[in-house]
Amino acid sequence: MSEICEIHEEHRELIEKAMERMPEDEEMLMAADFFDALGNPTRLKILMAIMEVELCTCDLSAVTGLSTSAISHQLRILKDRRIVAYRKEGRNVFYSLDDRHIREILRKAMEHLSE
Amino acid sequence: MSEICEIHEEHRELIEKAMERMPEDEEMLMAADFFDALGNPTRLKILMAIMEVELCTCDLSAVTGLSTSAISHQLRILKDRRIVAYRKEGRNVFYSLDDRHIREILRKAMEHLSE
DNA sequence: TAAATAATTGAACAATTGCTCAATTGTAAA
DNA sequence: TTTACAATTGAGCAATTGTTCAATTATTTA
Repeated sequence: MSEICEIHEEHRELIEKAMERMPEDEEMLMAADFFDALGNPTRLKILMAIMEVELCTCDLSAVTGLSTSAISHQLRILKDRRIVAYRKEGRNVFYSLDDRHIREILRKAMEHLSE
Repeated sequence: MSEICEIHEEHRELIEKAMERMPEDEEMLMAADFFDALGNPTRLKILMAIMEVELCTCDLSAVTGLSTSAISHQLRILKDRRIVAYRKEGRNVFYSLDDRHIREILRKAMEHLSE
């Protein structure tokens, strides 16, 4: 916590600059929350499935092999964070990626991992 | 689970194409694991702190306000996933981002959130 | 209108997470 | 050597998570 190593003093300037560059705490929490939403196999599968085409809850249940209830719970997390957009049509609800940033981040991550 | 909605039949082709496009399960798990590692306030703070400069465990403790033990536990998670690289110097261990992809993904996410 | 279907919701519960604390390891200085 | 310091580790624990199950809501069809 408030431990201070000996080189800390000589690092003080480095540390202060690092702290200045750091985003505000609130922005940081939002970013962590965003990554956390992507950091679950079920939610990531949902996102990859709707990379190119919108799908309904039931379709996503079929793709992932989980109950519509489980999918719906996870979709809510993605909806709340504006990672997916939805569109109602009769009794179905179709989900798609909310914006191009999401697609780019997903692509970059897959690219990163396949090296 | 094996519920099948009525439109499922007419969606079968759409679903099959989505499933073909989907990465293998193992790759998916790795990606979720990667995002999960970024999806924690402490770990994200560590990463943002070493965006431009390498810092030691103790420096990171000072930057985040957490104990060196807590930081070390989180660093292990980041090390295991090759998100950070480390370099020993005397009794200090200096951490830095492991490769440019990480920096790009972090930047893109912050860019995405500040809209 | 009643019945059927898609989706959502809340409770419950096991599994996982992130921290603290105490002990340990490794390196450097006295 | 012995002492001090930086870092790591493992146990333990409260808090959080991801699923299932049952009940509910909303919409369409008979």
